[in-house]
Amino acid sequence: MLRYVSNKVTVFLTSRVYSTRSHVGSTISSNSWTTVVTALAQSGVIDALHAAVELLNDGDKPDDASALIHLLRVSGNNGYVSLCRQLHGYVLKHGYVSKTRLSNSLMRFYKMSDSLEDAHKLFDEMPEPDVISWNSLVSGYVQAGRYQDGLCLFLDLHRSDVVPNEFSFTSALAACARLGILLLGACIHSKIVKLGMERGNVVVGNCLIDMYGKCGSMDGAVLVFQHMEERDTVSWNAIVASCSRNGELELGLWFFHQMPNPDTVTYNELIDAFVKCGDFDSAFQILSCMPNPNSSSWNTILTGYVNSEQSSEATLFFTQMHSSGVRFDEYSLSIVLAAIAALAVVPWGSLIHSCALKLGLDSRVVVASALIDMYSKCGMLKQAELMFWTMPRKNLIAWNAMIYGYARNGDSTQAIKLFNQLKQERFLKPDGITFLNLLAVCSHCEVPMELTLGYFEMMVNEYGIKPRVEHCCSLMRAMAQRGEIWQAKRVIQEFGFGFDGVAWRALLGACSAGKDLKAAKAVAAKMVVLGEVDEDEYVYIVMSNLYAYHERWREVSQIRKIMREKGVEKEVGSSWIQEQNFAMQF
DNA sequence: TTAGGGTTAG
Repeated sequence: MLRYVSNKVTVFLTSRVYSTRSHVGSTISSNSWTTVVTALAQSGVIDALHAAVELLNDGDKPDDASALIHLLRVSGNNGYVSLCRQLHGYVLKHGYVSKTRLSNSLMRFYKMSDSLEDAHKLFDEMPEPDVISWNSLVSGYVQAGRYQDGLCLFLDLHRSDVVPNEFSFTSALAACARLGILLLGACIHSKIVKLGMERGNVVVGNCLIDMYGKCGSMDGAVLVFQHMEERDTVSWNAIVASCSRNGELELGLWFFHQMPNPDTVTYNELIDAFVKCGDFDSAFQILSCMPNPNSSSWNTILTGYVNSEQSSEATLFFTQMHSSGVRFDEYSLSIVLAAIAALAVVPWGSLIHSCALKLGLDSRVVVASALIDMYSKCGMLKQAELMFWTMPRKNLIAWNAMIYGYARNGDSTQAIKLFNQLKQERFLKPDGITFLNLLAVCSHCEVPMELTLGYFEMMVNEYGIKPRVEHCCSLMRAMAQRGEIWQAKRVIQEFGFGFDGVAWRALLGACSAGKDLKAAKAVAAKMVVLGEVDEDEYVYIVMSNLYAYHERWREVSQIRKIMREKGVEKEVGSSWIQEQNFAMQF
C-alpha cells in the first residue's frame, strides 16, 4: 500500500519538478532525513521535497515527527495538495497520529485548503489536542465566516481541561464582533482581565477595540484604547473604524489627528466615515490627497453611493475609477453589480460579467453572488441559474441570492425546491435571510398557508432563528392575502413588534391589498398613536386610495386636505436615462 | 522554544 501511495507521490512530484530542476540544479547530495530537513528549512525546496519522497519510497522512516512537519509545511505552502493528503495517509499508517504537533500541522494544511471539515475530523481523532489544536480550529471557523461554530468550539475549549491563551480569546472576540454579541464579548473581556492578559498584548487590545466598536459600544472601545500600554497602527485604525461605524465622525477625526503614522487603512476609514454621513466631497478630498490610495479607497466611495441608493452616481464613479487606472478587485465588481441590479440595466451587467471573466474574478464568491443577484433582478433567471450551478464553491450567500432570484420572479416552486436542496447540504444551513426570501415567496405566490406557517416554525424551532420584524411582515402579508387580517394583527403582538412602525406599515399594506377598509382604519389609528404618520405620505395615500375604492369621496377629500396642510405630498414619479457613457468606457 | 494558533477597511 505504501509503495503504491509513494509511487503516486513520486509521479505527482516529478510531473511538476522537471521544468524547475534544470534552473535550480540539485542541491541534495546525500539523501538522509537530516540533510532533507535542513534543505526544507532553508532553500532548494523542490529538490528537498523530491529527496524526501525518495526516502519515503525507500521505506526510510523519519526519526521523529519534525521531518514530516517540515515536509507538510513546505508542500502545503507550495500548493502540493495531493502530496499533503498522501502524507496524512502515511501519518495514519505509521502511527504518528498521537504526535500533537504533527496533527496540528495537518490541521493547518486542511485549513489552508478550505477543508475545515477534514480539520475538524482530525481534531476529533486526536488523543490529546493541545491549546494550539483548539485555537487552530476555532480560528479556522472564524476566518471562514462560521462565527457561531467558532464560538461553540471556543466554549467547548472552556469546558475542557486545556487552558485557553491569548490566541483563543482573539479568535473568539473576532467572532463576537462579527455577530454583534456584546454580552459574550464583554464576558470574554472580563475573563481576559482576570487572567491578566489585557496588558502587554497589543493584539488582544486591538481585538477588544474592534469587538466593542462592532457591537455598538463606543465607550467600551475608547476605554480599552485609553488603557492600552502599547498601541500599534492596528489599534489606531480600530478606534478610528469604531468611530466611523458608530457615527462619531468628529471623535474619529480627533483620534486621526493624534495618530503618529496613519496608513492606507486609516485614510480609507476616514473616507468611510465621511461617506457614511453623506459628505462625499470630503471623501473625494481625502482620496485625492492621501499618500497611497488602493482599490479599497475607491471601493469605499463606490459602496457609499450604493448604500445611499445613488446607483447612477455609483456607475459614473465606476467609470471614473476605470479612467483613473484603478485596478478593479472582486469588491469593485460586486459593488457596481449591486448598483446595476438596482438600475436593472442588463447590458451594463453583461459588461461587468465580461470584465470579471477577463480579470479571472468571475468564480469569486462575492462576484458570482452579485452576478446571480444582478441577473435575477433584471429578470434573467436562466443566466442567474447558469452562474449558480457553475460556481465551484457555493456559500450561503450564493444560495440565498438564487432563492431570492426565484422569489423575486415569483417562481415559488423553484424557490422551495432549491431551499429543500440547501437543507440537504452537509456544511451549510439556512439563516435568517434564507427564511426571509422563502417567506417572501410564500407571501407573493399562492403557497398554502400550512406550508408558510411550517417554514416559519421550522425557522424558529429547528434552526433556532429569532424572527425579525421582516419575517413577521412576510408572514402577515401571506395571512392578509387570504383575508386573515386579524390573525396577522395577532402576529405583531405575539412576537413583540407592537411598537414597531414597520410591522404596522406592512399590515396596513396588507389591508390595502385586501381592500379591507375597516381593518385599515384600525391599523391607521394605531399608527397615529405610535406617531408613525407625520412626515410619511404612505398612510395618507393608502387610506385615500381605499376610501376612493369604496367611493367614500368625502373622506378622500378630507385626507387630501390634511395632506396639503401638513405638507406631505405624493412623490412625483421619477425615471432614469441610461448614461451611454458608461458603456462607451469599455 | 527553528516545527502548530491571533487583530484593523469593503
